[in-house]
Amino acid sequence: MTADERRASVIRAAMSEFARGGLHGTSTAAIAKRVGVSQPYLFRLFDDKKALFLATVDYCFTRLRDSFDRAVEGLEGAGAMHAMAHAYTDLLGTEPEFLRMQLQAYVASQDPEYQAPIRACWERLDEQVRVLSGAEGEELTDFFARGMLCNVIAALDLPRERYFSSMKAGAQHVDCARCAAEAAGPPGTSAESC
Amino acid sequence: MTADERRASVIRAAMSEFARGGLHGTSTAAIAKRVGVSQPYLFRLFDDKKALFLATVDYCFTRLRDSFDRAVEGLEGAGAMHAMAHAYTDLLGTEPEFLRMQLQAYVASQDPEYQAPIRACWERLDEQVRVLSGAEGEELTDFFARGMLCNVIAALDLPRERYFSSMKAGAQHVDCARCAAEAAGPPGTSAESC
DNA sequence: CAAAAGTTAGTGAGCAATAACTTAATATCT
DNA sequence: AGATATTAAGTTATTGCTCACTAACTTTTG
Repeated sequence: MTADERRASVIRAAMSEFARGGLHGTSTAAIAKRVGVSQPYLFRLFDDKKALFLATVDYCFTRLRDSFDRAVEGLEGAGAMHAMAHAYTDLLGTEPEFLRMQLQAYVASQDPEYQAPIRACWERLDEQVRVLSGAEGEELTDFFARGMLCNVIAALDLPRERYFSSMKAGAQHVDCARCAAEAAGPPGTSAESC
Repeated sequence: MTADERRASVIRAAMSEFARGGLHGTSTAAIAKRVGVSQPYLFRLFDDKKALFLATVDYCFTRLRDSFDRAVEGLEGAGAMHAMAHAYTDLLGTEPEFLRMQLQAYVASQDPEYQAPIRACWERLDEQVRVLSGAEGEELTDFFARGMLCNVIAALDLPRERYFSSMKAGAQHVDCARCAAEAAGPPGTSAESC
């Protein structure tokens, strides 16, 4: 396995661990064990723990932007915003690690040494959402706000229905077959309809 | 100083430290130093670090609920919701520690040993907001969602104006002198008008 | 004088990071 | 082609440090 391939697999393992324990609550030994490699070897692949953590944060946000890209293919304006919102809430069920990792990034950014690169990740995400959706002002605020609530729901393991499944049909997403189906039929049956 | 008074002052100091470094990124020595007491004495006042952290989380959420109580005095319904929203965003400027500490609580709750008590704090907050405002459904979701966005803004040190100051007058808070003044006059001049 | 408040000194465990060594693959030179 | 030099991938052993927590002792206060 080449060093680059190893680095990639280490980052994936690191996200699972960091998403749970955060920067200071995760040992490099735990990451090494998960990826099946000796602990000191991590320091051949990354300068130090900080570099590994930041690479993991970058990966997390990059994957997130990719998922937005895929979600809006062929859409624009309100439809695009809407598709991204669904893409994000879907992560709650499929890959909550991405949401938990984000929270870990935000708290780590309170250390001055981590702030700049992590803020840069946020700025890129913000910029991409603005470009893909064309939204601004309150609409954008609500998009990010709801996203952050998703993150907290994932961290606290709260029942998502309490804040998200109780959407009234048509109230938020007009002309959306999926929203309508979710409001009408039993929940879960139409998860892939959008 | 009595043990109870010490405990209270330790919790305040602990919040400053935990809000920055989180559960695992904060040493008991740092807390002891801030409060001006020897480090081992903390373990006479609290069983262990876990107990101290959870007491701090509890204090944080209790203070938050108190601030909601004060904000809604004499109000009800939409007016109460509105007042609580202002109370919360105001914390961004005055006491961001409370917002940062919350995020630290959420990430700590991913440890099974911490989840139950921290979730209980969230449930109490949720319940109180429902009772004080009478809101439900999307309105409640948006309230909490925007609150969580505030937390992230505090953690990342983002400019709050990007997501909150650009409220169009009357768009969100109808019949609010403060909202109108903020939209019309220079920002900051009307911060205490509500 | 007795109980409560508080201290100093110490312990064992866990951690990030270094150094030195080993194995496997790849290119180089007769 | 086959022996040899070279680079890349990976390991074991170790170190110095930080940290939560304990035990035993001292000081203050009613």
